[in-house]
Amino acid sequence: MRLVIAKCSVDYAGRLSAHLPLATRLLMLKSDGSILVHSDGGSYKPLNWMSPPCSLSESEPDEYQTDAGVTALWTVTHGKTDDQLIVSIYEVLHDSAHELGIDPGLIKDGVEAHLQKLLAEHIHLLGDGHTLVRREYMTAIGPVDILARDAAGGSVAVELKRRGDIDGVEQLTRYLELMNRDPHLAPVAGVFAAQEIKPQARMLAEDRGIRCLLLDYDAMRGLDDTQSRLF
Amino acid sequence: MRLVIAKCSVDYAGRLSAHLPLATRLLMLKSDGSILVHSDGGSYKPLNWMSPPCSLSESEPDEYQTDAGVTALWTVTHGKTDDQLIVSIYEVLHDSAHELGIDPGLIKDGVEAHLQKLLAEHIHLLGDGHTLVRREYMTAIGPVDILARDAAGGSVAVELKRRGDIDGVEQLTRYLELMNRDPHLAPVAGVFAAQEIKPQARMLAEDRGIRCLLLDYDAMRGLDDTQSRLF
DNA sequence: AATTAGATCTCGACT
DNA sequence: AGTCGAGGTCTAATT
Repeated sequence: MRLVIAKCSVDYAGRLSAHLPLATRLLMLKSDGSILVHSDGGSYKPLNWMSPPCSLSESEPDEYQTDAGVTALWTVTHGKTDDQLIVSIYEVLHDSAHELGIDPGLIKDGVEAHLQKLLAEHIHLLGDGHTLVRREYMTAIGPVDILARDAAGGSVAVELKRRGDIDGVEQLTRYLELMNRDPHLAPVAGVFAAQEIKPQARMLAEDRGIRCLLLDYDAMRGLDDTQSRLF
Repeated sequence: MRLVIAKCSVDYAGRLSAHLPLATRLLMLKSDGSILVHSDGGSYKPLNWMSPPCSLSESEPDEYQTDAGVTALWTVTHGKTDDQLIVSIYEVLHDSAHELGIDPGLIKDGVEAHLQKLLAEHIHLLGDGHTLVRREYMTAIGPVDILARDAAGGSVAVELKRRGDIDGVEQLTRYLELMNRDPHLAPVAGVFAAQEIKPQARMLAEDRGIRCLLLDYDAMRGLDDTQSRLF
């Protein structure tokens, strides 16, 4: 990655035409040939950019441009579309190159896994008097997300989804059919819990006597201690 | 703006939890307190970031972190939400600060203006034998985008929009009513031209005898010479 | 100020 | 490979 701080103007011609007047900016040149033009503010979106695949070529300014103070021209052309980004360099204030290597990439904690952990820790969200039996309760056809007992001692099987869709209801239905054949567990009530439940899924669930539970992820995170999840 | 190349790991806790394993990355610290974490690839979106308003504070790593090789901790907290971004610095490979000043900002050429220019230059898109009378043809109630003549010599008034909506049709209707009272122009045919025409607008236009013309912006740009618009 | 719709969207998941 | 949906979206225009 090459970092250049320069007084420059930028012209882009692609799906739209855009122009950046002369100012001091950061030019970030990534090793795949792409370029980002950043100012010292705004959010993460650059003022202008060219996405890979693309290639950069440097050329001499013509006489008119030289007279205007341009010392170099960078032309970045996109590989597939014929989009062009032209950076007119007036003065380079900083120029450094760095070897970064490929990035291992972002690890997003699965929201479903997190929801399961939070709901298990705050099992009362299922209703007063509920107690946790265990997470990932194993059955012959796969693990049930959460198995609990209600105040009366009856079994409760919970299927957790970030977005509650038809197939989540079908999945829970299969578990319930199986578990209700087990005399140690039966009768087993079903709870379909999700951050968002599609109307069709809610219809199907309620038609089958499965309770729907909307989870407020933000509120549940609030129950948790923020710091504890950082390290 | 401060640019730091460092071996670091990053933890974010906000609407989601995310973690970046130890690697060498660019940390861009903007003067408004915001921070972007970039790798040497991908497109313009950073691996991780914190948007303004936010503030950065540096702290000492604890004993366990020191043993793991952490030399500094940067904690960036958002002003309104309680989102947190924690950068664990292991080794700083580059560190430089630069004064950029405020940016004059991007100038986007209006698409409608561009469409008007392109359609005027390629007036045959209205139909064979059409000739341009003029752009921004002035009437008592405002300028008509394009006035042309068809092969038979009849007047054609064109209303241009990026997205064709009901009110665009209403606008053109008012022009047509007025212009058709002018014996030098009448009869005046109407053309409603847009990149995208809403079904309701199309219905209304056709009901009033106004022809709808879908414009392919990309194709029209292709008719133009790309280079000519850059300088 | 709040809402809405578009984006040179980007990014991942699924078909 | 294309398509679809969501985003820590961001951004500008409109109500």
